[in-house]
Amino acid sequence: MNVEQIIKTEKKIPLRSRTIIHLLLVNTKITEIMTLALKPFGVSQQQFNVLRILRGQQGKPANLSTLNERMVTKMSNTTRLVDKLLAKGFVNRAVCPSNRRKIEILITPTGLDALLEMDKAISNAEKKVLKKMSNTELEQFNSLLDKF
Amino acid sequence: MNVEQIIKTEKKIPLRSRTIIHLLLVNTKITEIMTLALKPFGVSQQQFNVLRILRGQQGKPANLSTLNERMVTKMSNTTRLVDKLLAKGFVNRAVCPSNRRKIEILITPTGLDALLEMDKAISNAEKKVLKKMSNTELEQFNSLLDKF
DNA sequence: CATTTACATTTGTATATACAAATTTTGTAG
DNA sequence: CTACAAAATTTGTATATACAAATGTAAATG
Repeated sequence: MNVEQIIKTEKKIPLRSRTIIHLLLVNTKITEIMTLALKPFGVSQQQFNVLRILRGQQGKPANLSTLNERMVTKMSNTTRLVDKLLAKGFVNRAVCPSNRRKIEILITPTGLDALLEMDKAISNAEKKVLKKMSNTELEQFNSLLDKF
Repeated sequence: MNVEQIIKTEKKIPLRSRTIIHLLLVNTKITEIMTLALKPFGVSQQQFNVLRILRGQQGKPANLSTLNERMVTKMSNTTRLVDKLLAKGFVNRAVCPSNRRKIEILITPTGLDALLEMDKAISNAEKKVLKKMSNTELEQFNSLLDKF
């Protein structure tokens, strides 16, 4: 990926600005690829993320604030996001009996099955995106990301 | 930035997945900070980006497809984005006399003045975001980003 | 020169996201 | 027990983004 070529500039970009732009460009590319990988399943990245969190609960229901806490990209509207998953039959929703303010959300067997397929697609997409990077480089990259 | 802590998981995340998540988290953080920096000026990151492209034209007008080509994050609706800048008096818009399909967009003196202020705010935000990184690390980071 | 094809922009529509206000339920202080 | 504050979710609204179709203009073709 050549930054200057992509944004079609001949100017020398200051290192800090270039770094930020570079990162945004990479992020855009990754998002595009991931969105494409999930397209056959009709779910967004956020929805996929929520399904994974729910699976991680291992049978234990999660409420909306827990989901929101654990999401990679927080969005203000977990209610409507779960609506979508509910419509697809991937989750169940019920009022928590011990605290009726809370909503318990559980992944369904259908959701789990679909999620397994999505995992494969995402894993392939990840491999594709990171194909030029060695393990050492990945480690190095993660260390640098930690500095943000 | 500790990935596992932020998304509140105890599980070991595979290196590739972790890298992607890490990048998304950093991107979210940067976007938040940049959005905040631009808030006083009432422009979005995309609008700021367009203003910078227009300044780079040095008096030469740009048409919509040029803008779209050079934008860091392409969006399908440059028309409506320019509408916003027009409403703020930051740009002028006119039909190209030699080819009436094209629209010529120019940054106004008001736009240039405002842009100078935005530059300062963005530059500060960049410094803040990258404060833990040395020059060498920035170079190293850019090299790794090139592998995407 | 009429017709088709390509180009540049605009518009429509559906969905996504951000932010604030409203609703429902719970806990607590007097 | 009543009033009040806090918690958890929902709803409303404005704006952003993605994608497809429509519009207007120019160039190419026969």
